[in-house]
Amino acid sequence: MPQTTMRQIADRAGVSVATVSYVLNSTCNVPIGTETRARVHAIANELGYHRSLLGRSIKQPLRHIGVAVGAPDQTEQTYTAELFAGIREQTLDAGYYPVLQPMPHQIGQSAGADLVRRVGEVHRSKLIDGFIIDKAPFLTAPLVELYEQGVPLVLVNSVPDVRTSDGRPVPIVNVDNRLGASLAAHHLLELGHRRIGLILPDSGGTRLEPTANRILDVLHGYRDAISAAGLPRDDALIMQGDLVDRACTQKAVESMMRLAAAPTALFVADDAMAVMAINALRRLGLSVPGNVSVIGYGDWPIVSRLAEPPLTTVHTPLRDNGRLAAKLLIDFLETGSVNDPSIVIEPRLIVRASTAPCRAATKGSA
Amino acid sequence: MPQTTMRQIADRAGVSVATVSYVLNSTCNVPIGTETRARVHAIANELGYHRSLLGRSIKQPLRHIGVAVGAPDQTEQTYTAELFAGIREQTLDAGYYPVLQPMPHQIGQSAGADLVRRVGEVHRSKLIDGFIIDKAPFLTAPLVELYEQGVPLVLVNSVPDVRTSDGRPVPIVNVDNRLGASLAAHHLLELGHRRIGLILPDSGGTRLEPTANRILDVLHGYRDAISAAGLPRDDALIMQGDLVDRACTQKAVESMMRLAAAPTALFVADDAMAVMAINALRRLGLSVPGNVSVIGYGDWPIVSRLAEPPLTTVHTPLRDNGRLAAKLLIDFLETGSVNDPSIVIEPRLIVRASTAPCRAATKGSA
DNA sequence: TTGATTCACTGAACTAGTTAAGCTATTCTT
DNA sequence: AAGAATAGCTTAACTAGTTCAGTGAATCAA
Repeated sequence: MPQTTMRQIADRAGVSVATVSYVLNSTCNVPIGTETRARVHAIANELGYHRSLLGRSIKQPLRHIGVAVGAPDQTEQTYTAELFAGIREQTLDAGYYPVLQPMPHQIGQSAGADLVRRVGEVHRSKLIDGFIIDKAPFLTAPLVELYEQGVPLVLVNSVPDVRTSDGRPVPIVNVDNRLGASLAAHHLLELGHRRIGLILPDSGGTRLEPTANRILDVLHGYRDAISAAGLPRDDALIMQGDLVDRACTQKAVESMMRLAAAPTALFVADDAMAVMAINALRRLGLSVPGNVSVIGYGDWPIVSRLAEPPLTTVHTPLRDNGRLAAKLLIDFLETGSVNDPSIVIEPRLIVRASTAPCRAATKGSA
Repeated sequence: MPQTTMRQIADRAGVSVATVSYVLNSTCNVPIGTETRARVHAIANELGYHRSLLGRSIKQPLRHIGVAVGAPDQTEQTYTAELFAGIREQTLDAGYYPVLQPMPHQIGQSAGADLVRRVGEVHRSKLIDGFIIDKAPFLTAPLVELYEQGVPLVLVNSVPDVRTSDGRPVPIVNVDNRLGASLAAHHLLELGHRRIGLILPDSGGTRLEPTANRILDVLHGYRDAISAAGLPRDDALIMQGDLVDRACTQKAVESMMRLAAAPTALFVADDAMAVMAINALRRLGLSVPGNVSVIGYGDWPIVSRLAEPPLTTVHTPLRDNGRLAAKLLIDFLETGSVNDPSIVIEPRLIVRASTAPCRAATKGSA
């Protein structure tokens, strides 16, 4: 394929490359004669000219945005898709192009170092202007270092507050999981439930920092709601399941329902685990929401379609999350700074059919 | 951040840029003195030099591979993740870097045109050397045109056989869904089932060509197995569900079980829909696999964890799919051609707990 | 001692588009 | 008609690393 260059057009038209560049960019402050303009356009069309991004990037930014996301386990996939959809909308509208780099940066520190190296490399090479980095575990320190060195980046769903060594805040967009958990618990309390079990996803040894933070936030949100309702704290009602191993979630549900004061409602802090919990309850001969109400977390689209009954859950607006992160980054790229670099996104309660008023409460009041 | 260049190193070391390049690339055929070599290395370390990809790409290819995938509905996400995991392994091992471009190219023709334009642009600009394009609907023609113009690309899970205008085959890696469907049906036949319902995912109006092909392949594979077993063809046992709308799948299951000769087993050609089908059967008071066996298709990881009972299904080795596509592309990039440009991947039966011997058959034989 | 060979390195072309500065004519002002 | 302004275009520097051809000096063979 004969790659057409401006030089070829210039030669044919009998003008300089600069003139061709001015014509094709319709730069107004340099006047070019109507006739020359037409001739250049005609020849460009004839030769099927397409501008080279690489050439343009000598003087101008490429307007590419790197998006680093991890896809370690299955729950993350629908998470990533939603987040990226938001980023896509915002960037394309602003004339930027999002490039996804699915780095397994959540698996360990060595892979994380790969990501940091790669981010530095493509930025120095001017291949990518700025970065959106999702759930950066163990990486806050090296990423802040990059930020201090002038690499524009926005963190997503990482630690709550990140600052440079001289105290400037690093742009970040987080979902308020504490609020989300509190919404879930509050919904169950409003339905009259008084013993509400909490099943958290595993945050075991190798798991990543931001996920652990999310789990802690959920725990705190749950406790906020419980204590706001004037109920005593009961740690027997808090257990950990596992995102991957169904037997683990099942065991957690079974042992919780075996308690003398068994819960009448379960808050399972991940939709996929919530479905496993519903299955486990069914095996125990308990109906949902007849005997036990179940509320999930995340509103993962695929899961809500597979749940029986349809799952009441907490929607985390990941699309907004992506959109705002992209907006923050583009503002930074265009103006060199951002007004409000720390954005918190509020989850919403989605009531479907897996929660119902507490029977015990109805009986008690009757 | 003061971006260090070879010029700076050269100036400090009192040598030319060429010498620095030779030293840092340890090019063997050009001899450089031990002392100069050491000095250049020392200065490079001191200044914290990192090679610019953009500079290098003047003479050398960037070794970037573009991966175009769509993520329109939820089923696709785990599909994409598996595929990309395979591509990642293969490309990184070979020193190439995969860049994901999640284009919504499966939504319509205009978005598809965007993808084709983008592919041409980044290839002309030498930003990306070659492309892996997944399920290119409506796009075969323009993509083949690009291939003829010298853009290295490999298609994945598209139409069975693609050729250029002069008859050369375009590299392609497809999963043999006809075989996969036949495996599923054969498994049920071996368990003694004689009336096997087939529920296909919707291929409605706006759906894409390759998906429609997949559905047809599944249909043919099912019929292959049925007729090989000497059973009559019964189109009442074939229905369409919907990947998104659970009510639709439920209706299909209900009306099928209402037949005078109701099936004793269902082959539901998508795991997510298979879970919906199990829920629908349970609502009808039928147990799985006690009354009705259910086999899925795809072996989507998230779904197999949520199914109750664990789903017997057909595993489509998407990781291999990605790996082989990447291998094909890299071979093409390095040698300029490939030996066997058309690869077919064979699915495997995964037996879990949602299928069991046919009771009717046992009764009949007793 | 001459000629060839090798060592160690340099110069310059290459890629491809952007843009500030400069240079002719021509037109306009007074 | 001199001087200024302006339209219309060109020149050249910019980016940054790769690589071929070439050059000067030292080494070695005859």
